[in-house]
Amino acid sequence: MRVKEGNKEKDILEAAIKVFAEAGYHKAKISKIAEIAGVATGSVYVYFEDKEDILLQIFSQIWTRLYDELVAVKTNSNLSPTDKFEAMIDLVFDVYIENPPLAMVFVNEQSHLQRSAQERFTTFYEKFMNVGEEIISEGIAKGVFSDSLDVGILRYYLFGAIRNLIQHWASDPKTFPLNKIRQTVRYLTKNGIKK
Amino acid sequence: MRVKEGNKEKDILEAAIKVFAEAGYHKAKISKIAEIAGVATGSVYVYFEDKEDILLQIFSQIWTRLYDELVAVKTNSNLSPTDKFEAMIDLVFDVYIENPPLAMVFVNEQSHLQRSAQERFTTFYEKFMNVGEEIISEGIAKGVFSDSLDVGILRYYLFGAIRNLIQHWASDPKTFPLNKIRQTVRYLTKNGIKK
Amino acid sequence: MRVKEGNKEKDILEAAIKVFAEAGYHKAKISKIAEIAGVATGSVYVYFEDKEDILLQIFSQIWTRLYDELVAVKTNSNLSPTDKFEAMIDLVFDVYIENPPLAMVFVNEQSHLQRSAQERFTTFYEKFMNVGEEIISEGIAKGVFSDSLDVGILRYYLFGAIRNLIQHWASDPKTFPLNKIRQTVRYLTKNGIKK
Amino acid sequence: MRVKEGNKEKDILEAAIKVFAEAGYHKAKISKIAEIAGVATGSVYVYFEDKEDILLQIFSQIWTRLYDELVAVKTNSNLSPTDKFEAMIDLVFDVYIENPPLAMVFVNEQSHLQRSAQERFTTFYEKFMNVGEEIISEGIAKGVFSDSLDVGILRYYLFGAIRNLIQHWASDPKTFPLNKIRQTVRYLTKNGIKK
DNA sequence: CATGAATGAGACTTCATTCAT
DNA sequence: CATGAATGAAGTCTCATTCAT
Repeated sequence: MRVKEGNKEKDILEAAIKVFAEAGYHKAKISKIAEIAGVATGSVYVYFEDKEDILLQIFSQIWTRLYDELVAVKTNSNLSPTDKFEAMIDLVFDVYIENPPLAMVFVNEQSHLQRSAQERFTTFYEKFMNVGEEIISEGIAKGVFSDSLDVGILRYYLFGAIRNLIQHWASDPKTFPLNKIRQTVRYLTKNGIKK
Repeated sequence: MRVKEGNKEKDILEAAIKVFAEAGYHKAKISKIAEIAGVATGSVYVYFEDKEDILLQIFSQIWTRLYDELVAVKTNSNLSPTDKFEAMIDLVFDVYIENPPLAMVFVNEQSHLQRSAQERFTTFYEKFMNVGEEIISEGIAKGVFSDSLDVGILRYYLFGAIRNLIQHWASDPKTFPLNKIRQTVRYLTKNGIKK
Repeated sequence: MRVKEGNKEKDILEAAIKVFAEAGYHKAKISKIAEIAGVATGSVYVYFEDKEDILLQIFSQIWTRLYDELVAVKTNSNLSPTDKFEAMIDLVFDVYIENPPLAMVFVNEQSHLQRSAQERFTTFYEKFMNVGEEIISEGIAKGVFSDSLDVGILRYYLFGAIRNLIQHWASDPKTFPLNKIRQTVRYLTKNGIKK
Repeated sequence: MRVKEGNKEKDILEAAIKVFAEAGYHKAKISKIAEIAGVATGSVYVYFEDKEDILLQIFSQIWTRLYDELVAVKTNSNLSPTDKFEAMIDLVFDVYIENPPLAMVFVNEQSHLQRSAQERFTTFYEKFMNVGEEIISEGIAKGVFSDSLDVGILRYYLFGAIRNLIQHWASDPKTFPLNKIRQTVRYLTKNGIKK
């Protein structure tokens, strides 16, 4: 049997995701996070600098994973630019299918971090975005994607669209199944709305 | 009796937009809003229920304007579905070109309202969205837009994309000029990324 | 037709009795009193010094009436000491039968005035009490009432008993009819509990 | 961990009695209570829900003590109905002889609690009163007390009389010594005013 | 490392009172 | 006299953070 030693940090992080998702960052109480994590309030400060640091770690975790997987996609020589593009979209969706509360935190609290921890936040955010840009640029270079669009803009366009859809899905999962959303995103992104 | 001089309600609303944009809703202080508006702290409560009510009025104002203008677009029989669609996108951009801090508040604090004042918020949000959906549906019916996409999903897709772009533009207006963003959004939405 | 001129002071006083009775002095709002009185908030300050002054006027009014009537009783040579004593008790009850909300204010807010406006309050309170004491002393002198009791204490005893009963009656008039209460007070005061 | 030193809860309660007695419930400041108790303002909220809860605990404490002692009196088979009745009166006086500020709070702030925390308040108030009623009923059954009086009314009569006397004594202890008051109450209650 | 009692700064909100009209 | 918009002082309560054990 695995002893629960050394997992407190993870426990707190998971509890925080739950509490942030339900209450929002500002209304979330450290004491509630500690309670759910099964530790004392003070213990939270053994593992994290302060409340914001918890949020930062959550985002760091997500982005690191997204980044690693996106790099794997990008460097996979078996995939066409279109395949890579689709894999990129899938990546983002997959993270949230596994953990809907995480999706809530991700989409809702981003702006807080951008304001308060801009530098630390931007670092991993940009790293992911840059790889995405490279994938798209590669497609343009190979003549698969239109060269009349600005990749810098495209990345925010795409990410915002997905973020908003995930937010709606996370708050009301029944109206649109995630697979339907994913298909529509693929279609729209590739073809636009024109017949 | 002491008669309203000027328009204190409007002054407070404008001050609030400024303060919310700079500090974010939660860190914004009522006393600061009052100071900028040039009124006493207590006067804020003559015109607004509480802090949240101020935010709600800001959103209500934006959405009401967007809704009214979108209805005008929709009922304008001189416009083709594509024209209407483009006009809809322009509409959203125009609001923020006029008032960048308003853009910040609009994109950053939406999730707060959705959580705390869901019902009141959803009302005007949905009204706008429904008209947008009708414009798109009209285009599909006329065979201009693809019938293989879900309009319900499309609206969140499109709105999320625009929202995210505006957020980036508002926080860093120099990297991408708003007109370039607008053109890219039009292009992507209509044609997707494929060559 | 009588014009409503010159009655604003009375209107405010009556409204105040209603509001003080329902909400208690501290939670009563001047604006609410003004609203019920049918005047503007500011007009309250035309007729009264401040909030406390309103309460003081209410008490002053009650005590003045009680005092005048008690003096009439005392100086009525047709009445025996026992008659006078009973008339005194009836006096107090009669005020509240006519106006239950007044009873609530009278019994609940007395301690506030004693603390804040001791001097002004004590004046009319003592005036009434002194006449009461004289009636009792007269009964003692005539050998009708026991001479082994302290009249100074008796008056607080009696007044407290009545006050508490009226308070219960005012907050829940159905359990004990006021006449039953009055009879019991007469019986107890005269005979005590012994068989 | 930081362990409770001394008894902060008790310190706060005692400080509150002092402050409530001097300033009255509504003008009492939490910060003042904390200062006197020697704790930080926020610590008050570690031990009590809110300001009203402090008052409620004070009353709860008094009533619980009174109730327990009254039950002991009632079940003491060595005492006659008259003894029990006198012991009941003594009980109430004894509480206040020990702690005059407590008397002030008890008599002055009762009506506030009855309005705001009616249910919780009524519970322990009624418990005491019911035992008192039983003692009196026992005396009636044994033919010692008059059967022509309503015990329900008697209890409010008696309690009101004592309350008012204690209030006067607490605010001005020199005019009537408490023992003199107590004797008069006994006399009046048993014999009434008749010679 | 772990604890959780204790802290105290901070901000929203209330509302009696004022005063320009 | 009458008004009611405007004021601003004041105080409750919250909760992230600390630290003695």
